[in-house]
Amino acid sequence: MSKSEVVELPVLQGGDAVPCCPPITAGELSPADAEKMAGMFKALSDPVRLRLFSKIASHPGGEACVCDIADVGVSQPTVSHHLKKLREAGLLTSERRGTWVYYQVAPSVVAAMAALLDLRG
Amino acid sequence: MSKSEVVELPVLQGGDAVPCCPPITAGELSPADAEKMAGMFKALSDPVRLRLFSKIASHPGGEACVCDIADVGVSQPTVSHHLKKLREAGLLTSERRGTWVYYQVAPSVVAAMAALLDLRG
DNA sequence: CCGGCGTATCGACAAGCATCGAAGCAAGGA
DNA sequence: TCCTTGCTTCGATGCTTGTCGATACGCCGG
Repeated sequence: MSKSEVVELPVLQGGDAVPCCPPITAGELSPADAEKMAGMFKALSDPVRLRLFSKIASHPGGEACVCDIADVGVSQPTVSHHLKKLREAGLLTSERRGTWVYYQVAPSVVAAMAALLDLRG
Repeated sequence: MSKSEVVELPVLQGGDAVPCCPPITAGELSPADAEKMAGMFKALSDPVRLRLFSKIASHPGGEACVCDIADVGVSQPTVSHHLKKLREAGLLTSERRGTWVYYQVAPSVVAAMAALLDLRG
């Protein structure tokens, strides 16, 4: 939580931020790296979480209040549960501003996934 | 299962093969697209499956016999079970050649994920 | 044709997970 | 100070899934 001003989509910024693992095609994954990657993928392996993540990532400013994205067909506690999972997986960050809680896409995340997939251009 | 000749790493080939969904940042995911994407991620959300996938993707020729990758710390039926899951998710294809069964990375898969993550360069 | 080897399927079990309603906590307005 | 609104946590429940041993299937050599 070092930046609070998000000008554009935070996704794909960050450039060299690769906090995870070597490319998946570079050789056998170590059990430890496999565990970390699996955690990331598992967080995205639920349709509801994916829709929440997508809503936040595509929201103006790259952030959204819970009340803006809560309409995904499940109860509000369930939404909160999924957001917590995404936060614990390092995919989102959250910040309380007055009455509302805003969630942002963690900047380095998608870049890390890109590195995983060996997309060096 | 239409191709049997794999010359190089199938990963990242295919170019324009995008059989899945719009980029995750392009707007809200439809429930149907979210379901499809979640299926892909779910298949990669297990450490054992990730290691199997990595072993195949990094194997010379982009394919591997089950016997070459089966050493991931679980029993042989479990390996078979995971390979089936990856195949059902469309991430791998399999082919029997004599006694052995060879698994290959489905060419379009990683390109599709790249598109998802909006990595158009 | 038969025995051995490589894989796949089956059935069972334990652990994990998505979901809900109810209750709790935080912030702001009357 | 109370009440309302936004969000999180709690406890329970039913479904999914990772794992195994046992078994079945497919292919080849003798």
